[in-house]
Amino acid sequence: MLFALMHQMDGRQLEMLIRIEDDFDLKKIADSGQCFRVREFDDGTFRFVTGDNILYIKSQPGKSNEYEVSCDEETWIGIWTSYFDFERDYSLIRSSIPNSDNYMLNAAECGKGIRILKQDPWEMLISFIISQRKAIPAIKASIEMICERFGKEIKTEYESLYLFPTPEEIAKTPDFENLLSECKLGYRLKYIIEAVKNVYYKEIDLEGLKKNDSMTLLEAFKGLYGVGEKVANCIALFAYGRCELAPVDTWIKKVIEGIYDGVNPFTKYTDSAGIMQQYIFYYAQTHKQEF
DNA sequence: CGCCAGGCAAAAG
DNA sequence: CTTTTGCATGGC
Repeated sequence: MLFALMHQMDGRQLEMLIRIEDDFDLKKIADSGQCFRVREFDDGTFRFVTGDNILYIKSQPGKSNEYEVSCDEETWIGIWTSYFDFERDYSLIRSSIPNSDNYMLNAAECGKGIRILKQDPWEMLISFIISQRKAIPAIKASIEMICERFGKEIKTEYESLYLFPTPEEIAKTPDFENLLSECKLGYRLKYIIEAVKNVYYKEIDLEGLKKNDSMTLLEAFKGLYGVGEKVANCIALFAYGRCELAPVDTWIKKVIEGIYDGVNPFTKYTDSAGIMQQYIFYYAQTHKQEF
């Protein structure tokens, strides 16, 4: 067990205390480039959303592996354990990196605490179509504009926020193409409109694909307009938990060429290639001056 | 002004 | 089949 439930707290919105035994760093996860709607509050509380589930989570001062969370035990076990990938032992995975791969060892030490989030497939499809040739702050801005225009508004004790809209919520909005065109999507607008229709009219079954092998999964997404090799890999990794896949983007390309002499280092990390990829992506993001 | 950002489809070779 | 080109927008 990589986490332990502790006592219920009485009469507060953060109602449960938990201990997390494995690698877990909220700030690094939020900055890891896989999620675009995590919010950090001034007091160090982080907010995550998936579907219509909202979690507020805060590290306990002085006790680095204890966290206050806003959900009950059932929701933690049913939703967030899977979301944060707590069935996987990241500490063990890091220890599997051989001494011969010094760059990977450094990247993993730097990115220690990152986890591969199991996010909503529909949200990942739209988010990573938007991501192509866009800076991360601009990706976040576009996604937020979509949520504001089509998503359900939720008021919590902390804030008011919009959920990521379902395909139905977008497709059933009269003249939804025009509202989407306000979201700074640029040339990706036509890809997003097609993706809404593809999912709404069930030309692709995002739930059903969970039972398919990764190759079939990739091919299904690459068949969509605006989804190529890289975006398909991101969806498979960040929505379907396919950790054997390592998306190759411009940053990873630079590392493969500059550090690994053109040889992809991820393929030898059979079942954890995607985790290694995230360590290196995070390492590159936080050491931009070295490129 | 130029250059690039978690790439891709379409055109050209 | 492989390589090149155009693409919206914003930040630096």
